[in-house]
Amino acid sequence: MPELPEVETVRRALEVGLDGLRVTGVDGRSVVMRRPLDVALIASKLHGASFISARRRGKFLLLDFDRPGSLMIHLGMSGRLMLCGDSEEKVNHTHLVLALSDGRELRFIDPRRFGFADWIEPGEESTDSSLRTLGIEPLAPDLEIHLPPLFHTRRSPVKSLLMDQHLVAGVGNIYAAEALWRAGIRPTRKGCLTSIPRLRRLAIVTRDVITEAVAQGGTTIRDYATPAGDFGYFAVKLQIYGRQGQPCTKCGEILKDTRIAGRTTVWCPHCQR
DNA sequence: CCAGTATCCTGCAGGC
DNA sequence: TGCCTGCAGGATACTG
Repeated sequence: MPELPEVETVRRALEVGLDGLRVTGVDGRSVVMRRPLDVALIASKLHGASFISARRRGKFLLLDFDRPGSLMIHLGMSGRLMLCGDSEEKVNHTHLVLALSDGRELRFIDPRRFGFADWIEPGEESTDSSLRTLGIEPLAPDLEIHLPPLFHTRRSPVKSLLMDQHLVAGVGNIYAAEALWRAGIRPTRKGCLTSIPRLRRLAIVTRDVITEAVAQGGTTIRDYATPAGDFGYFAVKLQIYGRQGQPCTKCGEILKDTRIAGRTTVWCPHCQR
């Protein structure tokens, strides 16, 4: 569920919430997730470690401590991080708990287990199969230089390309739909049949949408919340996602939906060509 | 290499 | 009320 703006909001919350804290204990049950969760390994690496910073690459979080290596976290579809008192009752599917020196806990919760928490050695950041192959950040100032040639040589629908983490790292189903609507491009249009100027336009509005969403703290549809429990307020600005059957806010035409690469895709038949 | 589909998993809404 | 189906902010293994 979380796309770049949600992950970035979580990252910022962790930078503040974990500032000056030390890990006093690690608890959880090793369970099969996207990657196997090895609680014992994480415990051996993090016990007594002081938090330094939180980084983000695409939808991946990297937490750094005062020792070599990083805790790498992906939230998948239903993953959440929660910063709360240690007496607060644990919700179902709490997989990993870091006890902190101020008496609070950082908890990793993920009912569907499409996410993961994994320990990355310093050298592995450039070799890890997920991190190594990530594409360009959508917030990059030169996105409109790199995206058009990348998309123009592919036969897939533009929406699939926009959501391909190996091309652009961080755009998911919500923001892909919003960006394509703003760019006036039909999501099913093949990359190779989209002109370079239109792809340049797509790059610019993609960065705009992501920037605005970050400023609003992301989008809460169902259960997304920051570690402190705050919601994202970009949902009120969504023009396309989840609005199939309702009128387009630009032209009044009824928005349609279809499936692209197994994902529900909403678009305006009049505005998007 | 490229493009498209199946699959992992739980929860919840809607239809009957 | 219960049972069934399909769908949900994602990534990747596999197929042709």
